Amino acid sequence: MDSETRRLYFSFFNEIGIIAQLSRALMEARLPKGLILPHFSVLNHLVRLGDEPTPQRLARAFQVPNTTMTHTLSGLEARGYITMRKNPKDGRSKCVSITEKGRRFREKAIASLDPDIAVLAEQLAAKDIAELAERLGEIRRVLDAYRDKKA
Amino acid sequence: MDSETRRLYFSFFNEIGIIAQLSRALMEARLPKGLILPHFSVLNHLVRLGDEPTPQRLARAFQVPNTTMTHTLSGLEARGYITMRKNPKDGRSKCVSITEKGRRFREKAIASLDPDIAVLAEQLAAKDIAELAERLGEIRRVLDAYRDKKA
DNA sequence: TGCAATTACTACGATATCGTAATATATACT
DNA sequence: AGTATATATTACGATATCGTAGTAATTGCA
Repeated sequence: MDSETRRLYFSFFNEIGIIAQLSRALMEARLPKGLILPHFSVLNHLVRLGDEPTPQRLARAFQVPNTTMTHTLSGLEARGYITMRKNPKDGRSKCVSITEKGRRFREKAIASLDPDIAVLAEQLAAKDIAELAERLGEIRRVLDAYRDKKA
Repeated sequence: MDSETRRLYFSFFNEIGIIAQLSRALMEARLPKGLILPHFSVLNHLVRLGDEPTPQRLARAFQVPNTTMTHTLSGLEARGYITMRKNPKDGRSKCVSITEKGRRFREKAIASLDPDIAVLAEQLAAKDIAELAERLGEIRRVLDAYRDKKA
């Protein structure tokens, strides 16, 4: 492996990491105290999914250990944004569902980001972002497949 | 703000976040127990910088609170990968420098990633990665400027 | 059916991350 | 010089993340 190749892939993932951190900070600055990105992300996932996944499925979707997801869910449940019931199909697991309160919270959180998006949209053309999102999606799928292969 | 615009920027940052998480996991799987990505990142930064920055400068470079950087540096110092001395120019601060042991560790860590990079390189053309890294760099700079403006 | 292996969840302990505040030094202004 | 303000670091406490292991239920197979 030549050092130029290393440098190239390194710098790519480095940029990814920095952008992830900056955008996360932007998001969390808009969330109420005590709630962080994973809380919001789970609510967002539940709405887009329109289903009642198990904690396990959520943990896999977000690439975090089960214990981390348990912790995140307990925070959401304590605030009344989700409810959990026993899985009628499998006594070992649970079903997670978003509440009305949770939906309202998500709507508000998304709307609160509008000022940030508006400013960024002035400098980052929607067309470019769309194309990048598409290409990043392909890379994400390659990484996902690679992870599964190793698991 | 129309919902399509929201959805677009959301999905972009979502892809970024997922890739960051997957690539971080790949990296940490190669690091020895007790060391995580921030440890490596600081060493890498020190080598590329070729300088002796203060903890403060490092915290800013990585977008983490000073307290987090203090903690990370203490881990690196305990392992003998960095040393810290009083800043001769400013009695309030310190100078962080990488040790020979730290350099060797970084070299080894980078080399240990070669198998992963090799596999990914088969599916992610270097040319595409280079172009994406370039465009992500521009976006990172926009986000950076936006953060500074708000601070 | 009975038992071994697997799977889902979570309690627990260790480390990471972060906010608040204390301490020490530096800078600015009079 | 003297004082107020600002900055750099870090101790401390709270929450997040993660690995290990325990418990309960399911699955697979004899």
